[in-house]
Amino acid sequence: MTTSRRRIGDPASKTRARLVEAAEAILLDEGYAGVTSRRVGAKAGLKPQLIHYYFRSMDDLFLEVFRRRADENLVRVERALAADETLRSLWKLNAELGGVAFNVEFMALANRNKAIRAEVARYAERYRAMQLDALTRALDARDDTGALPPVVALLLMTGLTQVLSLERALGVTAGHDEALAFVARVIDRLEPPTDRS
Amino acid sequence: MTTSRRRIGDPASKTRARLVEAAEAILLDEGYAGVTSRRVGAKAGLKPQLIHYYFRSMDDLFLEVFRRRADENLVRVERALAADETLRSLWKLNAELGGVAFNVEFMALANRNKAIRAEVARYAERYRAMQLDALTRALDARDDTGALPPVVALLLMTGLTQVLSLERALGVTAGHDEALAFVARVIDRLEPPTDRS
DNA sequence: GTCTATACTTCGATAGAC
DNA sequence: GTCTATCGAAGTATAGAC
Repeated sequence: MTTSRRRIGDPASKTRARLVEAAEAILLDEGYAGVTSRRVGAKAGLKPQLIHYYFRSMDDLFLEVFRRRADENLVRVERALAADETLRSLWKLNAELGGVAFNVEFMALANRNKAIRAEVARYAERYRAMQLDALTRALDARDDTGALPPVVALLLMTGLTQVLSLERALGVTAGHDEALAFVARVIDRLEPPTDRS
Repeated sequence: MTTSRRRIGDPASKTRARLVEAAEAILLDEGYAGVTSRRVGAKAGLKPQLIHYYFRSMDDLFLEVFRRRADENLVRVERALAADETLRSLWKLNAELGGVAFNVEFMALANRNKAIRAEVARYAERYRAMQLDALTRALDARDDTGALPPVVALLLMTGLTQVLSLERALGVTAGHDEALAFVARVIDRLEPPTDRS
């Protein structure tokens, strides 16, 4: 039961990183089904066999693609929140967070791969916790949490930004402007704008 | 340029319906990449070649799978709303609407196939319009639309149910109970419960 | 309408030389 | 660490008999 005695390359390898990048690029504009060893190899300008040298399987490669982006994201958000922990920047952070295609592909992958599902869940929890922390502080400062608990506000916000991005990707934008205006209104009420032109 | 002179089978065929059902089943528990002519054939207990007799391509089959379910859904919702057009039933309808896997798979497919994207968008618009109609009436009756326009309420509701289902599929449920309680509270305020135990 | 037969492509993965 | 060579499985699609 030595579950494969194949040699596996150095995780810090530069070649490996190129493969992961190529895989992400293909994932984004062709979907996960387009991510094959041969195409990733071609995109990276490397032999497809190298993928099997650096990764035990294609699912392993997917896992790495996800981790890479997830880690970047967490760092980015953490930094942004450390610098400016307001409702306004919190919203902006979420609204900007494009990558709809990325999320959709990995939700699809999560539906059929245990390891990927676990990784996505772990990321979702960490991301959620970070945001909840910031949102709670931002709301506490306003003392306005009576009817709407921070967790619920966060879920509403997350849901809204997700629906807006998904629909935008489809070309459906009915009500989007109203929704954005509504959010701006709510934020302005809780955090009166100073003097931004 | 006679774009293929292949014979194509009767759209009303029972065999064809079986293929579509089999394809949906596979899509749901293995993802779209698992839907291949051979596997669909096997699942339906038919020869894989029949797929190419009834469908011009695999994408055509996907389109049919989507249409089938979308139509069923629209009819179901229309019926439910005709019978009971209240906030409470509107919410219940959305919260129940499982099929996360289905939606995710087709969003992924939409990202790389124009015909499917158009079909998904068309469905999203029709579904949205139906709900907006019902929600507007339900809210108008309460005269409580001051700060929150119906479209925005609908986007918030849609987003919330989507996030809740996606997270539940991942096993992440932090804040879900609070969110459900919040919604119940809002609805109870707008539509005081009569005497349901 | 369904079958057999088959052409052709692409896939993941491995072995072993260099 | 990267290469060549290759296996075997699986994919879409078509032609033509029945």
